[in-house]
Amino acid sequence: MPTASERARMPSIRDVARLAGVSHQTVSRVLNDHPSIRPETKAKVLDAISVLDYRPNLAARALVTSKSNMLGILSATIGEFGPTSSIVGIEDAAREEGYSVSTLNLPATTPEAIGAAVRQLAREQVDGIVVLAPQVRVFHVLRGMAVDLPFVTLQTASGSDGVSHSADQVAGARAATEHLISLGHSDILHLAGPQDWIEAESRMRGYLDALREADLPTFPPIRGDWTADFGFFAGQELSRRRDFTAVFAANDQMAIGLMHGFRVAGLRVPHDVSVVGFDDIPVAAHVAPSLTTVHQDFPELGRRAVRILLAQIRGEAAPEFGALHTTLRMRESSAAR
Amino acid sequence: MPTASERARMPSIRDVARLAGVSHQTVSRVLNDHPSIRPETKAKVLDAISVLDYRPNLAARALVTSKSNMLGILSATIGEFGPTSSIVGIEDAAREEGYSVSTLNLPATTPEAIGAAVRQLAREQVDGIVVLAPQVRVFHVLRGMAVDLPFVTLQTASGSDGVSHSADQVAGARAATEHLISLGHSDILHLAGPQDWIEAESRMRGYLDALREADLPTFPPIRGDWTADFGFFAGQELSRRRDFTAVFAANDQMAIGLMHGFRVAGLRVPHDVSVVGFDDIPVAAHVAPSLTTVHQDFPELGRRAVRILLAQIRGEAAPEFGALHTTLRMRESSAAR
DNA sequence: GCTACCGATGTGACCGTGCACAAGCGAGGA
DNA sequence: TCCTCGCTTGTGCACGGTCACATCGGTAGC
Repeated sequence: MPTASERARMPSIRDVARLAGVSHQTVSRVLNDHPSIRPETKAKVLDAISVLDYRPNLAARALVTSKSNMLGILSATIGEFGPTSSIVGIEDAAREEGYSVSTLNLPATTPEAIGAAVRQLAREQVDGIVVLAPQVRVFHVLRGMAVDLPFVTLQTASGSDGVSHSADQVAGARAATEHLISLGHSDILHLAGPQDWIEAESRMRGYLDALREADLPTFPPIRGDWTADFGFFAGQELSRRRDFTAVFAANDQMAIGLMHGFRVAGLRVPHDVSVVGFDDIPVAAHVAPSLTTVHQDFPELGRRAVRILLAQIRGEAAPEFGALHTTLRMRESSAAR
Repeated sequence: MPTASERARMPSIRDVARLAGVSHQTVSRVLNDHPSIRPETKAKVLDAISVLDYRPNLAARALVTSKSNMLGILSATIGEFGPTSSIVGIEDAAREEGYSVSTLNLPATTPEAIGAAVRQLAREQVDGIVVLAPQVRVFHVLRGMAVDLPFVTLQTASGSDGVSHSADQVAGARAATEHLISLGHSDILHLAGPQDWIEAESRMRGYLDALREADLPTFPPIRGDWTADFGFFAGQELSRRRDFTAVFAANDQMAIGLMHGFRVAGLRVPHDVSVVGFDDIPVAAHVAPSLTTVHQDFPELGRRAVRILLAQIRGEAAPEFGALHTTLRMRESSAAR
């Protein structure tokens, strides 16, 4: 049984050249699709490559070109359904373009941790970073970093100036709120996400926009932490006050916890209170009552982010995408009052 | 505004050496914690490193050592709660040991796709692979590959011969089934995972073991696909036959869908049927009725897999872990009949 | 027929690091 | 005092690619 140490050296570009009877540079040209190569020369080289089962050494290539063909994913939200789904899209799009993907998940979102994470990715020579840690403060840190690496956040994927929020999130939240209004609700609470999250802000803005437009009273939002557990406690607390008939939660987990809290407190959904969530996680359709929510295409979000990032890396103009539309999925948890 | 091209060359080991007044090799020794370096020399070098803000070029290091200090994650299950949570553990453990992580998710689990994915990771020079695509057939492909790269699957993390199933899964499934038996159920169905998934097989075995031991009848398992949607259809179908009083589902998503199916068909959980799931996803505690399930520590699973893989890479003996225990979380969905 | 140019290929240097080997130096034993 | 040994440091090369430049043969333009 051969151990790793006695394993033969991998064939190099020069081994291929020797077998094909050409220079190593010619092999390199074949590998990089250089235009001026005679077809028969190219065929000889390709033959030798397959005979030797040659595969280019990416480290050597990265060393000389100082491009790694690798993207970094900086994530603070792994485990959540949405971002995780986006990662799939990011990877697919990246691999399609010949990039590999190195993920790094943030233990905390302190400036120090973010800085350390970016430096780590820079060490790994990534060509760009997709940021899935969409706290507002991440921007400040990234902008202020000494290492200037192209980066993109998922929230900018729908265009605009690169720092602003995604219009889709606002539109989706607005649609959710308008749905509640159209059902006759006029006292609608918002269970928001954490303070400095871009998505949380966008969804809250959509909520506020819809209410203001309909001349309805707005309530100070309850700040949650995205978790079902928080929603549960919020539901129990809220059931004490009865000045509302509907709640728009900033994500499905909180919405599901919220319904649980209401249930424990004796409030029935949707009879006493309507609830709408956001994200359309796979179980949203199956909980009791099934959850009205806003569906969005997370993988596509990731794919777009990669395209924008690659354009930035290559110095091309950023691709223009139409707004990624969200769709309202009406289910049992929302009803006319 | 400086563009990427005019950005100054990064400082190299020789720049540091020049500033510190030593040879480049001495700097290299400092970086690699070589034992015989005079403290004052080391201090000089470290000074120069921080002055220049020097960071080692990992590509160059990978080239010369033919070690990338990078692990690959081969995943077919991203988006599922469990594996995704394990990825967090994998990354943490890997970074802790100075390894970075390159993830690759499988579009399909055909032998060709698996082979291509492994070759891709091999190209990227990863030192080892953590496999999160726990189909049985993946083993055959990996074993038969020409590139022999150390690999580990999450299912082997609890020890044994490297191909066998994780004992925890069996024990967890057994505990879930015994829980139902202790509640007085004697006709217990199993909603299993897909055919060639190791976890599906383990959980089914635990179920069968418990029933056989209690001398209770076993039913042919229903083969699902892990999704809540499948659980929903299964629930509707199953409600036609009334020869059972409890169902053990191989994961929480299917269990939640199943309860939905039962609800639609007029069966009440747990009054008419008890349901137990597996995984303890975050919403399991909050659905109605809250779901009795088996909790397991996914991140720890990932961490252990990394330790085993690194031992293999370094040629050390595999660390011995006690079985990772699973705990039954009893909630509302299971009750005495 | 001579020159300029272009397409196809080869030559040598270089990217930043680690390894093998050598060399200098001081201490300790014969 | 001399030799050996161990600690500390330096020198040169190798890793596997790409890039800049040189070379060579053929062809078009005058």
